[in-house]
Amino acid sequence: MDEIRRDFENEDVQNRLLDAAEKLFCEKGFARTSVRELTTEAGCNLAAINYYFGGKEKLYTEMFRRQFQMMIQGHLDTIDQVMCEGDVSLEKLLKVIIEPPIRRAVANETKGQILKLLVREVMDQKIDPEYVVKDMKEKFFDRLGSVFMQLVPGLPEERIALIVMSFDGVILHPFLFMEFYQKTMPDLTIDELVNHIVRFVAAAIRGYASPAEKEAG
Amino acid sequence: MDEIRRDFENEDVQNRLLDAAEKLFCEKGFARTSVRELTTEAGCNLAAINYYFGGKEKLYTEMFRRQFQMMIQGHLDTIDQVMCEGDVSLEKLLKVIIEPPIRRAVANETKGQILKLLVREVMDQKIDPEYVVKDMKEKFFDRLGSVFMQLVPGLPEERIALIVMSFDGVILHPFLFMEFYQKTMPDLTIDELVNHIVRFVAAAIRGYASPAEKEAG
DNA sequence: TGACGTTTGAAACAATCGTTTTAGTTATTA
DNA sequence: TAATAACTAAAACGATTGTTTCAAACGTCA
Repeated sequence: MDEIRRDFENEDVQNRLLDAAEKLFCEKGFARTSVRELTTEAGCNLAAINYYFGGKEKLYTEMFRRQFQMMIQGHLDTIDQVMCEGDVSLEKLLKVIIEPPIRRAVANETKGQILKLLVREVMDQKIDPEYVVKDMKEKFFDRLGSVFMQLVPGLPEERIALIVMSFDGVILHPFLFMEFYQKTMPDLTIDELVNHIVRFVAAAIRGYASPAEKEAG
Repeated sequence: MDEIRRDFENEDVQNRLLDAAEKLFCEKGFARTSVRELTTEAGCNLAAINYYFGGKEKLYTEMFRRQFQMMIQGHLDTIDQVMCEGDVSLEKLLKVIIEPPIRRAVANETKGQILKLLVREVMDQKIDPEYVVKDMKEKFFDRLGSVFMQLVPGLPEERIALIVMSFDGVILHPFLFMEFYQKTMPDLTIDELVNHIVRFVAAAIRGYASPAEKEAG
């Protein structure tokens, strides 16, 4: 009676609800999205969310968990793929990491909004932060840091974590402020944006490896 | 009867409501903060918000407008002050811009949460985006860009706006993910964080000015 | 077919939301 | 002091929220 169904036989309704959750929660956030909107978007009955997931919050958690894992796994695959190739460089790695999601974001696909979802989650903390922190750090950031060190000899190991953080900040920015970019730089192309980020981050990391003396002082 | 009071004689209740709004909206966002929480925090009656501001959203708008202008003006003052001194450098400018707000954020003061409020606003867009975009760009970002060009000769002018954006991304990151920083790097000091950001951004900007040929490729 | 477990539909639930109303209190001014 | 405006207090309002209920419909296997 009070057991949540988990048969995965007729996943149609469940998947449609997960899709609707991804779309609406990304766009408007958790609080401003009602279960009536979700079920309407999914084309199912109002009670379906409670029937299949046990509540609005459980649906959110399930959706977030999936998207989050998918994002991390996608990045790990990208890194592995690039590192296996012969002509690997820092610039090339940065480019393949940031370009696909940026293109998706500009195309306004749902997948491009996942980073917004992540930021919302960090702010609102509906899910156990330990879970998000642990996976994000141990799986992705640590891997990225070791690759940076591999590609750019001379990086101070004790600062690697901070470097990865700042890199994350740079790539996160256009996702959060996409409208701002488009309004203040209407002629900006995706290539220009991608090239800028690559150049900016690469310069920062390489500058870190070969510390320059202060000028103009 | 239906006119909103704007006497500014007894500003006690109004200011207490604005303070409560700043605190609670920053912490929990607009939707998850109720007028009952706000009036309790402010120590006034439930109807006071509608009486003085005309509604919950008007209170939010008024609070945001004030905080936003205060933040921009503070940054402009900081820039002007630094640029007037004799031994001005890019590193010094970066340091004085980012250090005070970071210290406030670590101390968990309300003022340190304003950037979170800004990000929330960009996501939810309760206020006319034109207003935020216009002031942010014309008053602050343009000034910052011109100062960067002044301090670092050789910066490509057509990329200045993007450089400022990426700089914003780097400094925004620790504010959004402060808990993440503290959990994954518990021994990190504020000085180390500030020095890292200065070094990272300075390297990025200087590297932009003197384009390096790609290595390892 | 008949019975049973699963899924759906529509209505109703209690709780909370922002806002309004109304009466009462305080302050101000003539 | 009387009258008017400014403010506060408490209750109630209508709307919306997430959730629950329960009967009808569906699918499956005897």
